[in-house]
Amino acid sequence: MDFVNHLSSNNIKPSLQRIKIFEYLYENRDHPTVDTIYSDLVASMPTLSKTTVYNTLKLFIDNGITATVTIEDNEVRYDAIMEEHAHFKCDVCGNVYDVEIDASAIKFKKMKSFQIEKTNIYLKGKCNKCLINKN
Amino acid sequence: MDFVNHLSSNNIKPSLQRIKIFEYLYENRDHPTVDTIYSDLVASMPTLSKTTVYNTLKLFIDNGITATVTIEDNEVRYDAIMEEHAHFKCDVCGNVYDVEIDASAIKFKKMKSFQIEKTNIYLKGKCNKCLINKN
DNA sequence: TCTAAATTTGTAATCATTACAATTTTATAA
DNA sequence: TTATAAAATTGTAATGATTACAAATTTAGA
Repeated sequence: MDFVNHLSSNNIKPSLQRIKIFEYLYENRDHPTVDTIYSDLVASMPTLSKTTVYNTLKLFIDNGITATVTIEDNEVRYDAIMEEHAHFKCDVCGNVYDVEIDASAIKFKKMKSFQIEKTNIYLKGKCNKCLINKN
Repeated sequence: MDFVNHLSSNNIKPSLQRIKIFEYLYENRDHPTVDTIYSDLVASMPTLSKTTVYNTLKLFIDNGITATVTIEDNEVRYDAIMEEHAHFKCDVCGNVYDVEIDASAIKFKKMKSFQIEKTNIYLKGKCNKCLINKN
């Protein structure tokens, strides 16, 4: 993945901060929060500001290369994978997993006259690891 | 719908505030926010506190008679309809509609070992009215 | 190099939610 | 009925995430 080109081709000028933030999102696919992104990146970029993280993520979202994941009411997570997929959060370990899905197969009743532009599917339960480890 | 009995049978002592808040939720199926609930109810209950609305909704959720609808990152809405359904938000008029769905028909790949306990489906797009009214 | 525009940064403001203690109401027993 | 304890409600203050905004820095072009 050529991050510089990916940003440029989506009308985002590839500054160092933007490259690093996108790279982080793309490589850490655990749907991090703003705090996590900031905490992890500030180690290698001491002057980084949390405001920049907020600004940059908003820019990414407006330009369609990042999406929010709001599987819990009280935390917004971010995701650089734009291919259609659902999210599963384990209520034991708290991890958020990507789930492959064919959303076009979903049958919505009485919705013929509505124009669906975006579908978000959030699942909760227990993941494989936590089911095995339970006492 | 016998609200008093509904609360009682779910281990919630039916105080006036609780009855009124649940009644409001049940009859106003537009998935109101805390502010809307409070603003509308305080007219007929002048001593109502917003803290009570928060406390009561949390109590309802803990006892399984209310669910949150977080179709937008920045607003939590509430819903007293617990039967399985999806939510559709029109990005023109902002209304949130209930959508019938058979979630059991969704095929999740590579999820055999995960135990799904809850499914939330959020749709966005343009509703019938706004499609007709567009200039 | 100079200048303007864009980007980043830090601080202050905002707003939803929660914590908490005081007050009020309800339930129970004497 | 009255006294007492428990539960519920309330108002205020605290918290924490996000946004607004202006200053500082960096970048790009002449």
